[in-house]
Amino acid sequence: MPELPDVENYKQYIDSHALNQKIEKTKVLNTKILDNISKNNFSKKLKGQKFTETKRIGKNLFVKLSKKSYLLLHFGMTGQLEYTDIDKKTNPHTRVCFLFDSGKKLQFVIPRMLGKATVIDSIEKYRDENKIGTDALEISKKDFIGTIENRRGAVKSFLMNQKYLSGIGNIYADEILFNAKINPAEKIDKLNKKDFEKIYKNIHKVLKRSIEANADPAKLPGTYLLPHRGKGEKCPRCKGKIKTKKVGGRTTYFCPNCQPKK
DNA sequence: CTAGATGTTAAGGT
DNA sequence: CACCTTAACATCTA
Repeated sequence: MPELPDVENYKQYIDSHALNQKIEKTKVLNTKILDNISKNNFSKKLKGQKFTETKRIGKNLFVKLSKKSYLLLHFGMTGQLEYTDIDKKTNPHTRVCFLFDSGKKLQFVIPRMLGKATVIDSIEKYRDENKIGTDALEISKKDFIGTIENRRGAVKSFLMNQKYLSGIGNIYADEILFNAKINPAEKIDKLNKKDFEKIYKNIHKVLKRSIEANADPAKLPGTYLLPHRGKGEKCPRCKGKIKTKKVGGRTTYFCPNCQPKK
């Protein structure tokens, strides 16, 4: 479930397991997820290197290699990492596998293939080319408001647009707007400064709390929407019915009573 | 069997 | 011309 909290979780996973081990071999089991790089070139750039540190921007994870380059991982909708013994049977959906000299391996598993891996020289250049906006936890209140007040369309669509603010996807956009008591389909031009401030505050509250919960909705407080994200569930606040609706092409869960339209 | 699923993006519209 | 919306992508599961 890779939105910002999930990717942060994978960052910590690499930090605590996969750093500073020499990569003996990189297996590319499916080239479709390689972005702008050939299988051979990808493997060659990783051979003999170590992961030295990690940096996350939005849903993108940059893993620094011992030389001046980075491995970029994007998890798409279904990506995961699995760090295991080298002998352990490879997951059928593993697309790339890094074999370490420590006897361990790191598998990049993506069942639905929407995700990518590549090696890049500059994070700044990659950000520029791929239009990755400021991380949702890094943006200042001033910049957030300065950006949102000039946008149009549904407020949820804005939150999910990685160009302006990166890291928020379908699920957490719903959670943030539920906490802010704002209707996901509300047009931005109907909102005022107070609303923007409320959204900003709840972006931080929800994302930080979700990182603490290891991006596991079941570990979130019962007052959150995520544990009740299902058909016919009750709103934890007013006990009314949670409704669904398409906003920006994605299924949206919200409480019409707590999040009324203006 | 069909519909929908956490993300991104090309293509078309405003 | 920059922004906004929608459909399509590959595969699995309810």
